[in-house]
Amino acid sequence: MNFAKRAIVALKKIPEGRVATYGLLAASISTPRAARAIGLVLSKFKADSQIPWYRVINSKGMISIENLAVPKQEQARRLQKEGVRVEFRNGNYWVDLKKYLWKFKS
DNA sequence: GGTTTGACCCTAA
DNA sequence: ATTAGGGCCAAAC
Repeated sequence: MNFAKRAIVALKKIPEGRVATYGLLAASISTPRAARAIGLVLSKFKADSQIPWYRVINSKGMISIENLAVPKQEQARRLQKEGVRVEFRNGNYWVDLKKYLWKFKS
């Protein structure tokens, strides 16, 4: 299975109402330093995909999206819809990792 | 098959 | 506490 497919399998393991970071998701598929490559995979999804692409944020708890096809506002909305509290601050959306971060099984 | 490009992340100052 | 700089990896050219 190639990298992108493994990433998608891991993505589906993030439960509703929780988030993961790019780095931890990469680590969970045995490539701990491939955080940027995860972003590359996610960039291919459309907003209405079945895969929960929106449950991934950066290590600081910020929604990290510049893509024009899917505005960050849309990601914030999707998260809020399933119970994640999202705060708007300094032009960006923030999530409290202490509360919502999902830790993958070792 | 070398080079460039990011929805990243850690370190040092 | 904040931030610039550099390293990393997989895809797309």
